[in-house]
Amino acid sequence: MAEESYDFRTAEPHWQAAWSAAGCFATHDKPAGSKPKCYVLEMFPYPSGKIHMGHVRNYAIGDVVARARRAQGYDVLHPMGWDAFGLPAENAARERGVDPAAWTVQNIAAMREDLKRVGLSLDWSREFATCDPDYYGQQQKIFLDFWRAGLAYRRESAVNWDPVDMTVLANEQVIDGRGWKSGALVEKRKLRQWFFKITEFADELLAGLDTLERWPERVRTMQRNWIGRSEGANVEFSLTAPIAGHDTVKVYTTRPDTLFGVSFLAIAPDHPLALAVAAQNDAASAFIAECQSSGTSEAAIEAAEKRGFDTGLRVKHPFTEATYPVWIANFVLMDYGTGAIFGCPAHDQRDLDFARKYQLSVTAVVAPKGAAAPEIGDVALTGDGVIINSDFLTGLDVAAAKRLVIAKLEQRGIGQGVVNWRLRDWGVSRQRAWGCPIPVIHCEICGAVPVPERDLPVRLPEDLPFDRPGNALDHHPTWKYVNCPQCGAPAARETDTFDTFVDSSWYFARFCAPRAATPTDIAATKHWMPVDQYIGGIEHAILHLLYARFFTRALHRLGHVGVDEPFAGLFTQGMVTHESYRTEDGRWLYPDEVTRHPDGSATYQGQTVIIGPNEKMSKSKRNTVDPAAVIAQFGADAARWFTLSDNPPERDVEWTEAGAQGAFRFVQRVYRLARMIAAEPRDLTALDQAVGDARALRQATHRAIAGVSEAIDGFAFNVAIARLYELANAISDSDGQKSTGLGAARREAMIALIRLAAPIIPHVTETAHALLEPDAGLVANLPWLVADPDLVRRDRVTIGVQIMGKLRAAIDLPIGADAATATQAAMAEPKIAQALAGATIVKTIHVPDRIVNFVIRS
RNA sequence: GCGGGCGUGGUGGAACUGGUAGACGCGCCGGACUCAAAAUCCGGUUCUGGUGACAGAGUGUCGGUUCGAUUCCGACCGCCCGCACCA
Repeated sequence: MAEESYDFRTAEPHWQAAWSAAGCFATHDKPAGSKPKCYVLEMFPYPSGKIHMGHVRNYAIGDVVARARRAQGYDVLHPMGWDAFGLPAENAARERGVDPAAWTVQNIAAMREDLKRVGLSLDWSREFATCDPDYYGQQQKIFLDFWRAGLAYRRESAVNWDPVDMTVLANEQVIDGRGWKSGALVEKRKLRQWFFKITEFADELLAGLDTLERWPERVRTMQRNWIGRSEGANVEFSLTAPIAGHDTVKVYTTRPDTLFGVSFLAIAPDHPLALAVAAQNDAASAFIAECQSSGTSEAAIEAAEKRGFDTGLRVKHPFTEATYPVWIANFVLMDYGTGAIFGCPAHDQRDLDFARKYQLSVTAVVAPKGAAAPEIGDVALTGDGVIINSDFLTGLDVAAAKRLVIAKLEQRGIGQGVVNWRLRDWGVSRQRAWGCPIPVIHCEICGAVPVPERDLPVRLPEDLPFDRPGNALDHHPTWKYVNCPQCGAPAARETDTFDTFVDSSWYFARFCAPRAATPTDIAATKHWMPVDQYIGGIEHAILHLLYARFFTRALHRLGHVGVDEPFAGLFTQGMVTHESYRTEDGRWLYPDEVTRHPDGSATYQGQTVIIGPNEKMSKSKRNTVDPAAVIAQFGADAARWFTLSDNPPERDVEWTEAGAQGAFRFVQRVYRLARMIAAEPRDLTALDQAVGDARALRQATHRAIAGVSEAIDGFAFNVAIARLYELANAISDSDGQKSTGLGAARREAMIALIRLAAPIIPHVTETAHALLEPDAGLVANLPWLVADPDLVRRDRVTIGVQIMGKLRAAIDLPIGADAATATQAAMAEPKIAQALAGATIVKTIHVPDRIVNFVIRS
């Protein structure tokens, strides 16, 4: 009957309007009242134009946390905004001639509508986009502060250059070393670019990880490895014959103890010495040019075949008379250490591979403890051991040898112990038009001059010319031509814009006071920061999170915020995946174009469809499911319920139609149960008078309260949902039971189900609650339920009985039964008694409330 | 290549700090209601053998520690994420 079913199509907009009218989720910049604060933030989205299932999942997770914290008595800040600069808008402008600003604004409007239909507990009054001049103008102020403080500087750095399109490519636009559009081999080209001095904070960023107790351990490990603190030594090798003013080569090594195992030196292709060699050697020059064509990404360089070029130069060993060749190698990076290494093939796998390839000598200088000098085959010996064949180091262990060799090098003035970092300064210049302009004016007389604050923001022009490749901002006919603010001479604006990671490195601080006339309102950030719970994809484990941590420390130093760490708690969720489908001729198909058959096969208009594996939803493979369509069909509650119910949120989830239907059925069931109970005559029995089945139901209710609360606190939403199903099943099972107080217990259980489920399915629970408690107001404003420990506690437990670790029986015991009681009960079991007869009990293991195990000998 | 993670029934997954593996959902099978279907409700569902209240096997593979391992250790296989220009 239609009147009995829950109509989400009218209920969802109704409750969304009711929350908005009641101002449930609005917050203040400053402390209001005595509630503790809680800042819940999900990574803000790029406005692609449509929300996808990953967004629904991300924001559903955050919304459960935000709603639960609100109910638990916190003043919750839960804002939303847009990471609105970036390449897609520029690509759209080039491909379709649209204005990137208009395109972005349109996308934001569409996504905002989609998001609002999800029913999130957001404070929309704080919304902003990073492409708002108000926001990026404040960002320009921050940059000028950084510059003044010595945290921003300019130097040369390589970019991927597409020689056909005459444009700089992002790493993702380089495919197998070629430009994605032109197909031309990509070159490395040096440009003068802006950098942020993140390395100045390297030790702080490393040490700070230890304080982030509510971060996943794996993210902290990844950041630790990324920062990559290493202790080693710089060692100077003198050239046997100077070249172009160079008479030494300085190498960095983490294994100075293996100095006597050296077999060659290797330098980066862009090392000054390599360039000096190339100037007089065409073959060297050609080799370097080849190395330049690999693209700048580390993955590309590392995956490439290790290759080298013998320069013919030789260096002398610092402690012996021996000399060694100097090679140029494509795997040595100029930016790490000194851009030069010494190769010790016996104890470094990459050096060994290189030595075998080019038939270089291999000398073992470390022997495993208690073993003779090792034979080196194709596997390097990288473990600890005792130094051999190494003059004054012979006989020492690795650590002692490191200390001694460093001391000797320092004594002779040809080396020193150094701490080195893998972390490099952050290059923030991008040759893109759709980004935040870097507020600098280049004057021939004064050099790089900051744009005066009164002239901020430096706005993007509204008529960017995308009719040719390259940086549209640079091509604009008038924008860059200005006079120098210092001397008044004709000058030109910087036409590079900021990396979009800059935009997302401080937006969380801006949310605390989004309309402030300064980048942040220090009082507001002191109140709200740090973010108590940050939620986003694991793909941001390193870069975004590290940049944001750096920014926060820098902003703290400059007085813009009051904390060092931006995110006290971090949760990283998995992706939403779906099967992909393609026709036999290789065309990708959308899921709703495909007809699935009971035997598992699929067809499209009668043709056979090839079913691909579960993969991250992506437009190119068309394996996307449009949340707007799902919400239209099943409602926002069902969509939220399903994305959280199926598996742990940190893992990938596969979207299935069946799962969505299951979620829809549960939403309907909550409503049906509420109607049923609302229709029952009111049972006025006091709850503590409930006995028998009624008391059992009350126990189920309070165990659900405890279980759901614990699961939500631990981000185990799938477990919370399993507990809610159990409670719903308990309510159904109590139908027709008769004990005293049952009616009251059923009502209590139903209200608990509603209020515990409310953070996940906020709309239907409002409707259901209004049926039962019409005068109680919005569930969104009610406090969280607290379990009665007397009802949660169990008084009996069933434990296993094992013989030799194999389960043979189960016994029922009072909670906390002692060893004697448990053992006696176990031995009374016929099967156990039988097994023990004629055997000697060697040992009895009793773990209270868990297990009894007999170790026997027969 | 380097760094990080994941792997449990037909399926998504649960299992407290090493203690009865498979909670809960989906699917499937059977039943009730219905003229019928949908919806809903009830029961069953790890595998193998057996009529059975029984026996054996079982958490990617191989091995180890332990009275006892999904959980801890080692090697391997497969999949996923990241790589700002790794010593």
